[in-house]
Amino acid sequence: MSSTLSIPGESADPADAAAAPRAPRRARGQLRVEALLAAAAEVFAAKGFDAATMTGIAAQSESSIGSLYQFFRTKEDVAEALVGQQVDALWQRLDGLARRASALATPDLGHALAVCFVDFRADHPSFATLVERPGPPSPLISGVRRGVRERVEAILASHAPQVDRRTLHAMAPVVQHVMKSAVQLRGDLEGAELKAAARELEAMLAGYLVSRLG
Amino acid sequence: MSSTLSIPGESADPADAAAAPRAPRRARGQLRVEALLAAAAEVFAAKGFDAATMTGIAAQSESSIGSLYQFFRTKEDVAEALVGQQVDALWQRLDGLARRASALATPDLGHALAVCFVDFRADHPSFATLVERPGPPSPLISGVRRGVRERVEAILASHAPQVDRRTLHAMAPVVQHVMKSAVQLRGDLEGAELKAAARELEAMLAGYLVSRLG
Amino acid sequence: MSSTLSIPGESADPADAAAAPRAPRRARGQLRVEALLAAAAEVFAAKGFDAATMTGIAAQSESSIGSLYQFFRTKEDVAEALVGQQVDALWQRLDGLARRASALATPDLGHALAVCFVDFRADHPSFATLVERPGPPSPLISGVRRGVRERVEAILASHAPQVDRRTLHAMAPVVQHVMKSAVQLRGDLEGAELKAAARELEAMLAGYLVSRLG
Amino acid sequence: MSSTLSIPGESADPADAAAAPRAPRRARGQLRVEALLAAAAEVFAAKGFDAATMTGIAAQSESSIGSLYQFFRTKEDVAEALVGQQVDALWQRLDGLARRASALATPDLGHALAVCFVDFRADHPSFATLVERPGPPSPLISGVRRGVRERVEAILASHAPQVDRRTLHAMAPVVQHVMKSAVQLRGDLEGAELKAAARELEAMLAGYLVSRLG
DNA sequence: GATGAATGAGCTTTCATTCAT
DNA sequence: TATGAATGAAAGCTCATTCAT
Repeated sequence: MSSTLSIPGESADPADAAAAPRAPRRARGQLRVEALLAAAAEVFAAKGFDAATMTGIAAQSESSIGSLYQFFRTKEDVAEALVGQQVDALWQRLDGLARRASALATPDLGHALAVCFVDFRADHPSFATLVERPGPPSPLISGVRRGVRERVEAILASHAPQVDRRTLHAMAPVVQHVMKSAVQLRGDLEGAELKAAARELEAMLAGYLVSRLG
Repeated sequence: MSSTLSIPGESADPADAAAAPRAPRRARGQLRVEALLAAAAEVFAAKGFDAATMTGIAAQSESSIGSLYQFFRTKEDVAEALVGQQVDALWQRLDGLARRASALATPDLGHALAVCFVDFRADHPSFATLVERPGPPSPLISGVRRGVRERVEAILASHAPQVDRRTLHAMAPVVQHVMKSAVQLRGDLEGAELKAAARELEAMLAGYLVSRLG
Repeated sequence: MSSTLSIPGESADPADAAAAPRAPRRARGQLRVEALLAAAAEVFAAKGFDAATMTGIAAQSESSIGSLYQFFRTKEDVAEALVGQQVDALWQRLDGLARRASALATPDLGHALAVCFVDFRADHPSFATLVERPGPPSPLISGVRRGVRERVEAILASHAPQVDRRTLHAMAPVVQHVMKSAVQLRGDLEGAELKAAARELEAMLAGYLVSRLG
Repeated sequence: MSSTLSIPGESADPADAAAAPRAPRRARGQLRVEALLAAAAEVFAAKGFDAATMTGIAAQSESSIGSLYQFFRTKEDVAEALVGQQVDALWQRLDGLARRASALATPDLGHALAVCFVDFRADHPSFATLVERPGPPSPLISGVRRGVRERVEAILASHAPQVDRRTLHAMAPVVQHVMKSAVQLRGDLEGAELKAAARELEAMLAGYLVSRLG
């Protein structure tokens, strides 16, 4: 999601950029941004958006506060850039699943969906914090929520092309929320209880998908 | 509700204990506490816990900041008192449903559950914000989450006493999260889309309950 | 030092007061004031003037903040009343010593002085806190410091009437500070070290007094 | 005096450690810290620790409140840094006196000691306020008090190496308090009275030292 | 470009004092 | 009279953001 970052001098032609004398500087900047976003992800995940501080993010990435502001104009910007980056990864996973969806049995589709979301949130614990943060959602956040719905709908459509699109459109948000539940169960329960509940959740989803998608 | 206001234990030093606010002893104080909590509910719902300010809460209730601190030691305390008050109301609704559960057809139970939660959250929009706020949950919050699970399990048990308790125990958190989803749908969608999605969600729940509770 | 308290209706004739219907009320007020001042003494001694709170003083005496302000107009007033009360006690002890001074051997006078001050400060630990508090001293405080000097001088004069008054006048503040040192040693040292140092201090004082008073 | 500024240990979470102010790394910061401590010394001396305000200290040094907190975490910290700085100066003076002590006649030692303390306190009027402030002493404060005793003892030992060390150990706190008295006389008296009393105090000390150190 | 320093509005909280019942 | 409630100025402190080197 480099497009969400304001790094000037981004060249369209990589060969061009490599030859330019400013290439090393640009490369260093890229690394800095990566490190800063990684640090931001950790801090946001640990404390939430409001309690996270710009100073803390800079410290976590062993940079100075000045460096942080060199790349991001506000704390909002940091969060948006981070979500943008994570969303790219999520789209990849969901699009990958969409391609495999037609080859799966319906109950397995439910399992695959759950795995997909649970793994993603495990890899990006700050994602939920940022996307579900209180207050009116930014356009990016609204877009993410809509994008998830659309992609879930696309997965369903790929798996069951014969089903009425209107039905799939209504199903998508339900499936989306079941995915969220699958993730959140992991925060509420543990051990055997978690295992049992997760099995129930998948059973519920599988039953639902079978009843609707045949 | 006075039980939700911190009544300090006997401190070693009465001069220190004096700093701790006490439950109101006069009618005026009762009214003030009611007003403060109502104001806090509005502000928390609108901005979330972190972005809410004590000054804002006091202003919303047309009290002085000093009055707010007369009855609540910290912002934390305000949130806990508010959650405590709301939880009492939630327990009443759930216990009421438990009493009616045996008389309902299984699909109607799903509907009744959804209505119960959706109505409650509509009446108390700050509840979700406070209960799901980031950071490690306080004992009260953990207790609330556990309490919901237990009461959902009790409702299921009342409705289907013949079912293995272990099964109900695994089902409860799943149903709990479906309830949460029912609420959250209202934040994501609107109009016809919301209606269709809600119907799907209830269908999923009804199918699940029927399959498990017979 | 009841004269420093603003208790209206103070009658000059006790018989008269006893006969009056308001006697019980007055008696209750007296008790209240005693209790409040005792509480204030504890709190001031424990935390110092600034860190002590009116609420804390009221709580310590199991009264309400309103009661406290019924008898004292400000926190300053409480401190002044307390010092006034304690100073009365100090004057009694010093005047008593002045009467015995002529009968004592000079080294014993030093010991008696030290005992007098150490005992007094042990009985009234808030006295030092209030009298030595930073900032410009109030007239009362200045008066106390002067009064101690005068009384020490009077003790010396009673013990050694033949000595030039000018000399005694110069000695008094020195003796006064040795007394203060005797008290403060108890805060710095303990056990055998304290004992040894206290013996040295008395030796120094005795030597000094003998050299000056013969 | 960077040693007096808190250098935080490696915290588990760098994002949290970031909140801790660091010693200045730039010349500008050094100057600012000097100015802040000088301002703090003035304000503490004038009002005492409790009544001094961080806002007042910042204003006195013509800095913003933010700059003050850039270098000091709390008001406590400011006081400790200031005392640390002053104590370094005191140690220098006392160690210098220790080196000269063997060359002085015993009565002159008393005078030199008095001059040393009186001058130091005149140069650093906030020192007494901070070191003798009510409440339980911090480790630094306790260390200062102990350090003074030890250095006084060292001075005595340097002057009179033949005297039993145990005796010197008992004398040190007494001499320490006489020094304090020498300083405090200046707050109680003035003009001719002060002069006379100071002469008496030195006489007492000289007599004491001669009697003990021969 | 990188970094530490500077800024100040605004936050939570305290407390002496006054009111009202 | 006795007491809890009310008030608000002011304190300590934080932190997003901007500056200057």
